[in-house]
Amino acid sequence: MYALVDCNNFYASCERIFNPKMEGRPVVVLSNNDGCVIARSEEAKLLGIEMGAPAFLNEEKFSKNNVAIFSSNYALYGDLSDRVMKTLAGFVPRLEVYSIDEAFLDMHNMQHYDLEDLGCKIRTTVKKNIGIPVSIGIAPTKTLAKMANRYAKKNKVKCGVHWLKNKEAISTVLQCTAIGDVWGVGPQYAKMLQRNGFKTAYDLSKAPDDFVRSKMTVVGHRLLNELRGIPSIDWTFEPEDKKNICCARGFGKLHTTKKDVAEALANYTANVAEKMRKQKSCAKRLHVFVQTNAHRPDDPQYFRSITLSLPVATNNTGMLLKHAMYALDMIFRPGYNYQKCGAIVLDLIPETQLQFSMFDKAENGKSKKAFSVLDTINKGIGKDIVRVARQGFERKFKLRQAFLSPRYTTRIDELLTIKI
DNA sequence: TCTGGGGTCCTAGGACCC
DNA sequence: TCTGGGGTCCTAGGACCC
Repeated sequence: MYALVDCNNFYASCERIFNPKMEGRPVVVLSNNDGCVIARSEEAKLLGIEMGAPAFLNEEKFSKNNVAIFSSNYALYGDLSDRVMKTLAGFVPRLEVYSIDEAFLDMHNMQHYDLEDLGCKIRTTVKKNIGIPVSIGIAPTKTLAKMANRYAKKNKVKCGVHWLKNKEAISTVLQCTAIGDVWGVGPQYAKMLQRNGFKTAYDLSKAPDDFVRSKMTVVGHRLLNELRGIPSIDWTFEPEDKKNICCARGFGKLHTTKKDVAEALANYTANVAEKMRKQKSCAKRLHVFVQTNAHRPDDPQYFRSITLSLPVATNNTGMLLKHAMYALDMIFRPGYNYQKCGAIVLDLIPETQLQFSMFDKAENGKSKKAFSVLDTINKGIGKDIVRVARQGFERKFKLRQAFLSPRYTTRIDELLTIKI
């Protein structure tokens, strides 16, 4: 048995913990640059505020309904997520942290428990210890656990826990899950399946194997087995090293000059370099892109990207900056309003597997040490005070974050103060 | 008219997830 | 004025090799 524990409206719930006045009030959390709605409390959902809705198109709805608005505060959400995961880990021998707000719990060999009771206990403990409400789905496969979880949320079942205990329970949930709401069925597959007469997860579970295999590849076939109760998706108990690392962001305002785009790109590149050093990897390739704002139809549009193969796999900021700037030289064209750029490092390999060609100097030990010191300092201060020159100091590309809450749990100077 | 048969590696693109 | 960011996996097709 697998249990999927999922935090309800996670980012909105995080903001609410430190603002008890928000209880009962609609809460939304916005994406970077305060662009889109990426989390909504139940009250906000009832107002018809859609996931991904542009904030500026909803201003009236926000003000009319006294909606509490927050910029995303990942330092806060990350820390609260860790606390939730630690609490969950106390209940089961093993768990897989699937995303910032979800974990699969290994419920095999737990026959001596009534799993529904156990679920309720988990839920109350997380609520009491951290203040985050969770829903729990329990089933013989990960996909069915996801589905049970969704069912628990949608139908507000007792204690937010739903256990697919037997064939009948599985069949019921399969029948009332629309095809597009199945984990692993996205918009494209949903359309294709509907065209072929499949309406519910139940229909899909009865589909011929070769049909699914040919239309949805081996991934779809795994899904089919999962729906039939045969576990086909492996556990990933230890988070694996990333194979790619990306840093790409829209600018707070449009840029026209290469200098401004270069400054942003330099910072994003430094960011991926630091993340690579953290997992002790080096990149074999670097991908850089620039683009204009596709939502401005009157602006001339431009998108271009380039992938460079690095002469030696590296995680050295200076080396990567050199190549990133070269890449920008190749793809930048003047005369456009640039809205976004990004740096992605690809084909990451462990530092220990570095291969040097006959003519390369080994990665200079001094520079390696310097960057490790830089990483430590920046981590301690909490922002990248120490930079290499190319990153600039103007930071014209910085994000808009008009509604940012304090980092209550990770910064001593942003602790909650209580007046008594 | 007929134009080998395997294999590997790489890349781009498409699907999905949160 | 303002429309997120960060990932994974799979497949088809081309280049290349023997």
